[in-house]
Amino acid sequence: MAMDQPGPADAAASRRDLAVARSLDPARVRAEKRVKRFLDAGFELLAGPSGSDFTVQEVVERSGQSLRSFYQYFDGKYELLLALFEELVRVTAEQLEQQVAEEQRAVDRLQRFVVEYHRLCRPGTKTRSARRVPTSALAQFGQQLMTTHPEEASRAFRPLVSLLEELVRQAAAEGAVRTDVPSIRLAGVLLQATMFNAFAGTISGSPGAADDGAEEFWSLIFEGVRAG
Amino acid sequence: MAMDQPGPADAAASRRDLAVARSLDPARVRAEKRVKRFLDAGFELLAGPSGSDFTVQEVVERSGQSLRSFYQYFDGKYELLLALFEELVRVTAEQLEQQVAEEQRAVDRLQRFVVEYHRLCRPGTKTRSARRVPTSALAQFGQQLMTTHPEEASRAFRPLVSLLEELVRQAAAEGAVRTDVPSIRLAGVLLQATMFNAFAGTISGSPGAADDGAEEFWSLIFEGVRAG
DNA sequence: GGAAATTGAGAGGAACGTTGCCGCATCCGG
DNA sequence: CCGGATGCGGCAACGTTCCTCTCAATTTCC
Repeated sequence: MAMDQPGPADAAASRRDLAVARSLDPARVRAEKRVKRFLDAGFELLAGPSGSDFTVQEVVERSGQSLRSFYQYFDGKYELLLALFEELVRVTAEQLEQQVAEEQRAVDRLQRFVVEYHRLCRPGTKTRSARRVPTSALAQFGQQLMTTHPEEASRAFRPLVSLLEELVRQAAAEGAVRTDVPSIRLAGVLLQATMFNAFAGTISGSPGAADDGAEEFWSLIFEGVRAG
Repeated sequence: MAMDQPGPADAAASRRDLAVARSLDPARVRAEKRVKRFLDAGFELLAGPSGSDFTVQEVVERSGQSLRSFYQYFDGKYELLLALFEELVRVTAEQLEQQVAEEQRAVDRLQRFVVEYHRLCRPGTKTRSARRVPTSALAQFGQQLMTTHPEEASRAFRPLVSLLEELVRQAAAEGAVRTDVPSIRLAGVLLQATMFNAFAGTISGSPGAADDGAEEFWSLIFEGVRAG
């Protein structure tokens, strides 16, 4: 499950790899297996009603392992949440990269990214692997992460940011996107606005459960608020 | 503690609506004073490095009162945070309403709202009353609130939403803002995007501490991402 | 087969939110 | 002026949660 990509600039050692790397080669398989069981249990609990407020005891019980093992592989609950966050960002970026590749024009790829990621960030969506994605629960942890440890947050978001920035760059080269703002800034604003847009309905108090409003959101982002 | 509002529209019964009960019981004055001391202590602690992770003990000590009194006026730490959140939204809405009134055209009022609220939501800003506003700390609680208690969150945000929705309506009547999206939805998206835009820099990993990027953000929101 | 590492089970400590108890002060009707 | 009621500070205690530690059993490796 943990695959290393020997890509050029992406040599960021993820938390999961670090946890696994605590054991050496022969025992590495067992260690990976145990770490995976903790991560799976964490994802299941994140999908629950309590969000990220689960107990380490729950993780331990659900993983069928012991507290002793947990603290051997993770420095604490924070490290587990960080590993879950990185893992989720990583698989989300992979999924989006595949979906985006279906589009021909750069603008369409950009729109596809925003729409699909918007849907992922709405609570109650499932991935293609039928595993429920607790994006909204992890968004809360992500926000906490951004305020308390900005550098780690930036590092965790890198896969998504890199992908989106490349899409923005291509769309700009196609002449479809404004170029008076650096593409990295554009990517940051887009990602943030998309990720937290699920809260817009809650803020305004309107349910709007009929459609998810992904296309409407894209229209607002792409064409702006100004009257046509 | 919970009073119903017989008023027409603006009578949102806030958690701290003990105010203006001036000529009533003298005991009420004392109670108000004590509540205010707890709230002030809470605001000071929110401005600290720990954010909303402060201890009720700290609140009690800083307010110079007792634990016994705290639990007489608040059902728990959650209720205190909720009261702080509502209070902050209330005074922010009042402040923005005054600033917005300085502009003549409806579009300028809308821009002024977005730019000023954007600045408020950046960490490290101060209000005109020289009291530090822990908006970023409370944004985290606000997000948690939106996921766990959407109705209470919606109610707490009402002052800001009502003001912004009115500004959008006026700008739409002026023909400056698109009308194919209900103004309440537009207000929700605008408020959310503005409030969390401070995280865009953290996500993209770019410091960007030179300017706060409020005008750039407004440009992106107003004119969109599409190439001119 | 035996040494060494790893794991499971549980005890327990520290921090925090919350409640209960006691004693004192202040208020209030008679 | 007074006696109960309420408010309030100080303090200890309880439950929960995160985390550390010990000890024995098991597995792995040579």
